[in-house]
Amino acid sequence: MHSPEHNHLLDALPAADQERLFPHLKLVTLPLGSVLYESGDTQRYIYFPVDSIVSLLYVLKDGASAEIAVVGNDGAVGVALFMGGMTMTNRAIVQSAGVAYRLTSKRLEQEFARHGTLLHVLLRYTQALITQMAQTAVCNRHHSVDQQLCRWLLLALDRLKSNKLIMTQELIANMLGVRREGVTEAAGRLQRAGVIEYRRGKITVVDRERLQLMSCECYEVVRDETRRLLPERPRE
Amino acid sequence: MHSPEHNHLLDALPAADQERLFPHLKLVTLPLGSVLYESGDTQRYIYFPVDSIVSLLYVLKDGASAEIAVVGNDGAVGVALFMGGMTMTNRAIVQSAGVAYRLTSKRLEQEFARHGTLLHVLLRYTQALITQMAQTAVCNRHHSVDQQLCRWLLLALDRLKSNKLIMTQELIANMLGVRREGVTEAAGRLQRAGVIEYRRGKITVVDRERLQLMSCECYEVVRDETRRLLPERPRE
DNA sequence: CACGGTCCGTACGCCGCCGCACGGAGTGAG
DNA sequence: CTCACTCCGTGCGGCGGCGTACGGACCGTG
Repeated sequence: MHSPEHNHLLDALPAADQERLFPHLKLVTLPLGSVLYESGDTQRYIYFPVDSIVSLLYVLKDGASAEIAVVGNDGAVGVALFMGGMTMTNRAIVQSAGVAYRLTSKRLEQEFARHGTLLHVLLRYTQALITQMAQTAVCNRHHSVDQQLCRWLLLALDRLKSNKLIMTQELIANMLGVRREGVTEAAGRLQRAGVIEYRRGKITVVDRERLQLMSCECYEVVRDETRRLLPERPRE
Repeated sequence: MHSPEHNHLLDALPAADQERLFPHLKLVTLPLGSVLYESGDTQRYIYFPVDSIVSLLYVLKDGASAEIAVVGNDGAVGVALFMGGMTMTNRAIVQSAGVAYRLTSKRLEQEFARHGTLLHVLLRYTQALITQMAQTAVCNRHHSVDQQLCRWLLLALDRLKSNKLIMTQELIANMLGVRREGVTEAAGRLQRAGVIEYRRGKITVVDRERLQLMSCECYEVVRDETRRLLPERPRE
């Protein structure tokens, strides 16, 4: 059914590392909306999503929020564990339900101390994460809600098997850090343009190519840089 | 005159590491506006600023830009070298002239392979950098130009000895990713409020406390998190 | 001292997004 | 089937920041 190799980072490890590490991975289900860690929490696990998607969400004191990165089977949640900080100033919340493999911080530490491939893979992934955050920052500054909605849909789509996602406009608004009505209008335009269809929390992308054309450059930059840093192993 | 220990990261190393490393550091002067690396460039050095300040600037295809992080004697420029990516998607530009110590990528690699304190210090600093980028992203989304100008001035001030900075409103606008006129108006308000004084590219902060009050929470969050991750060694 | 260039002040129209409010449509539970 | 609730559509006033334009003030240089 599920296998650790469905996560790209775990898949990138040499066989010897996999044999040593995989027995310690625990498969957990991540229900929609569950919080993997809160700002300032000491994190206990690192998560390697398989078919789930996790948002790194920053919540301001007044309750306003903005997504700073999104993690799927291309990455891992909990980089603070090996960076040395143990906590982060953001929240990790499940955006799309699914499963993930998790590793205890202790076991991760041991594996890290070996200075093997896992370290290098995780560091490269962290750089990809940095790229995504930087791009989010500049995108928040310069691009319209319409463009950002396209970008966001593409990011989600790449991390799912299907072209359907379960997500209300209200939640998307929280992620993008804009009003719900703004998302309604942007999504309405996309629907009228025949790019997506949606209905009460279910969005279907029907014309991915045009979605990409209507998006800002930010999506492609992040995607290309992630591929550069972590090329997918060709599946035999 | 200058010493590597004026950079907090280098200062945090144990004596043995310093003795091994410091002979390989080269003191270089960084003139205002010089570019340490460009987006996509293979970086040759890692820089440890002493009294200079370097901006990590993202430049969009259409020329619009936004600062994603600022580095002074609290950090290092060129984290991609040890993250494994070798290049980044942004530009590193000198925002305040001064000097820095630099290390060749090769020497850094050798030092990194020892898995000593430098590795841990740089990883912790990278996490602080991530925090700063995340905060920048959410700040770009939710806070006014006035607040962001305050935050930006405080970030610069913390990395300088004096309360004066050489910086035109035009350049600040590039950093914040807003119009020059927007900065003019925000700075005018600050001047009328008696918080700063400025005149043709020279800004003097006269009431730092009030500047902090008028800033958004983003400044303090980043400052506190950086202190948590990299506490300054008490100078004997 | 005059001149050219940089830097800053101000003004105007415009647009995108915000905040608020309300209503309708779809959905699930009883 | 009905009711309560969630989710989405729409409208309106307001504002903050954008683009543009112009002019004045302050230098540094010759």
